[in-house]
Amino acid sequence: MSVRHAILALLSNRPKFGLLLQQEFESRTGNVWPLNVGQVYTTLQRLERDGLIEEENGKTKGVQKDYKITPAGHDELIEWLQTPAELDPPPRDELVIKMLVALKVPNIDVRELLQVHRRHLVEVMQQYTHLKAEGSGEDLAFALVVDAQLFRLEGIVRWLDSADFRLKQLLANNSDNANIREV
Amino acid sequence: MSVRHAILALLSNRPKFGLLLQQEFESRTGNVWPLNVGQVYTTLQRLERDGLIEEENGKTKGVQKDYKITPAGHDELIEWLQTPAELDPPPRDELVIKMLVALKVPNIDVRELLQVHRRHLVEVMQQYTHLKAEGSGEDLAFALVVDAQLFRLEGIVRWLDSADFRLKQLLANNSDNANIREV
DNA sequence: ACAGCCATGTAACTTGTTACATGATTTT
DNA sequence: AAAATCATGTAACAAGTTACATGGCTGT
Repeated sequence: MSVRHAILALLSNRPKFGLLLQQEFESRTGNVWPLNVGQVYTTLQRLERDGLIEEENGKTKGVQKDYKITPAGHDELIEWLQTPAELDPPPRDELVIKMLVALKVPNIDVRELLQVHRRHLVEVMQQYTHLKAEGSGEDLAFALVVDAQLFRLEGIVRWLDSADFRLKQLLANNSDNANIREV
Repeated sequence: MSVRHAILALLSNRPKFGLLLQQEFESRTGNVWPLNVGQVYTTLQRLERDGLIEEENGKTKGVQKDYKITPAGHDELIEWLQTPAELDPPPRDELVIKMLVALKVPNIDVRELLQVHRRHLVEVMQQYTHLKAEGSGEDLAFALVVDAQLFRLEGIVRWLDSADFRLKQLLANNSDNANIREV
């Protein structure tokens, strides 16, 4: 629910209209995550339906339709800001699932698959590192987003390495009795 | 699209029915990510609609309804396995968005907010570390999932630290002219 | 007047998700 | 036969997403 709450946050300042919210969302997040304008409008409708925002019938310029946050919306926002996302069942990790189920897929060399993903991740990390070095040192948002990507990707690469190690050991043990294949 | 493709992967082996797929999904992923049975059935319907699986009218026991993967489904599966998720717009990072928009929310101390999340993350990491130490050393899936969580959480903590550093510097500079508040 | 942007809106769709209903089989 | 469990199915919704339609405003 990132978009929904992000819009709420952008409205907490002062009333705003749809197109402006889209532009602010994108610039606020370093222009890394595009946001379709249509989604802004659907989200605004849903937020209004839920009583978290409401139209402001003030002196709106032209056809712009300003929305302002309600007290309920503010409560919701504060709670979202402080609530960690790592709750009871942790978020599903697609790559982990991919590797775990791949162990059941016939004719798949999971260790090779691991390396395919590792190579790609390292490549993407290099691109981000270049971006970071190139400058844009002014843009705090961009710097923070790139940092987050790099830390995240680094963690994934480390996991792939440790998973590869675990698989290597496991397959070494199982090679004794060659008929054991499924892990 | 983890669930959808995971089910495809579990079917690549041999035909299976819904309830079994649910159990296999959960055990395959170390019993960390629960999967509602209902979702299995809806997903099976959608997969069949898309021609990726089909019913097998074989000797099914009782009311069980086996599905088998089609050639198209197999192609789709192989592509999913090899396609990295870090594509063009990278996946939105909710925590990053949270922090970036929080900078615009009135009366929010973002550095304190950072610490709130950091404390929680460290706590969760300790729980996982305990789980890891306690045993379950037999269960490869569980070990891999816990590893992934730990690497991921560690990356987030590092990011929070670097973000805190960046904010500290920024606020120190801005404190010279005290009227600049919005970042 | 017309081209082009500003701005809103909406229909249609996907995946994920849950709660609930229903029937079949097995166990006691 | 009643209770428990196995197994399927479905209605309803959330959030995200896109492509497209529409109308207002601005500059030439």
